Amino acid sequence: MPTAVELTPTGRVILGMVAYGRQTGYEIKQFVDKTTRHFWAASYGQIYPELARLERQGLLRGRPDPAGGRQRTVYELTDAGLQALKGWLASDAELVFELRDEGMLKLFFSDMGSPEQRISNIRAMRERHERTLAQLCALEDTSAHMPDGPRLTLELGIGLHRGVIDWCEATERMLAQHADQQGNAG
Amino acid sequence: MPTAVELTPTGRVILGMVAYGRQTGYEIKQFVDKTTRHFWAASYGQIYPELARLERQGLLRGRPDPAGGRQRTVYELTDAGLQALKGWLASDAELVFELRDEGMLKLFFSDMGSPEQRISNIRAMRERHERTLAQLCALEDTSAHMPDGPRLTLELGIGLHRGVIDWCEATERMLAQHADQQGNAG
DNA sequence: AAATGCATGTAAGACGTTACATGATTTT
DNA sequence: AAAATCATGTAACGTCTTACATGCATTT
Repeated sequence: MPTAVELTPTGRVILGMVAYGRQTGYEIKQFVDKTTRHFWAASYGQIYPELARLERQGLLRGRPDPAGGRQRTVYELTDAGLQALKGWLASDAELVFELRDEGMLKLFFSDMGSPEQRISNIRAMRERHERTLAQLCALEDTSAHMPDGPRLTLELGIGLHRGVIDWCEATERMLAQHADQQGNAG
Repeated sequence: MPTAVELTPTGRVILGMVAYGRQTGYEIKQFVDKTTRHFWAASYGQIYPELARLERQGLLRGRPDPAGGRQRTVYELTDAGLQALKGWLASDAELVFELRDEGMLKLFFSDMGSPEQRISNIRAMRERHERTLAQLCALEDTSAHMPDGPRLTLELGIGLHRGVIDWCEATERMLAQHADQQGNAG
């Protein structure tokens, strides 16, 4: 049994996307932006070099397939590529989980600002998550055509952002009330 | 009115931490790991060079203050540094929000694996979030001594991870039941 | 004719982690 | 005596974003 192939972070999403039928770098990018972007993004600057590398590794096979006079390379998984994908899905290595939330950081340091600023920061966080939620909900309408995996991540994403929005609403109310009491007392 | 100072991502957390009374790179790192790490991490490899840069920018003032024979540099905010921090807190620029969740990515592609793998992946996600939640809850016991900002982010973090855990539990149950029905029918 | 979409790619730079190196002090 | 903690720092590497460049096809 050969040593398991180590996939780079971007390699994982690309291999999966090819397995899900995306054939070109362009298609992969479109689909990533539509579906996984909220929890796993990828840019052209990563995708194209990584496609080439995965081909050199023997995990993908690329074939020129111009549409009209337009250059185009379609990719498919090799046997090794399918194995690598399944190996990653089956592995129990520690899962990457990284969150970087500037709204939370501002909230953390909000004691250095005014109470009004704290509230408006929470409002900005809420509006941000509301925009994301709207995008996810728009996607939900078409989720009947999606496989179970994508449907489940969409559900989880919606629940996640909804949870933050609820917390923001409740906290905005609480802080506003607190401010009222201060105001009335003074 | 001078142009607002542009803070690097790590610069923001450092300035805030110094404003909150952390005086050395070492102290900043300890406190980041204890408090903001779940939504904003920082490593020594970032902190020390950034401290030097912030000093060159005139936002921090460093002063050697050896404890015994042990080298030590304590930092404090300059007026410009306090202004830069407050400027950032007051700005309404788009908030950085980045999530990178390998568990969700695996779930997304879980149609390439078995139903059992999907369930065990969700279990792994849940266990991961349970570990984080435990750390946050341990912190909660001492939150009485914390300012409002840190207390609020702690609450939000707890709610966030609890939400994901709940979703995982419910989905694990649903998928297990689904598997049972398939099993009984066959 | 212009704008949008399809399609590929690179270069520069920003950002971050890991691993390593050093050495004093305090605790066990 | 050993281990843990305090304390600072760098070098190498991995990763990612942004901006740019190119050019054909389709839609307006």
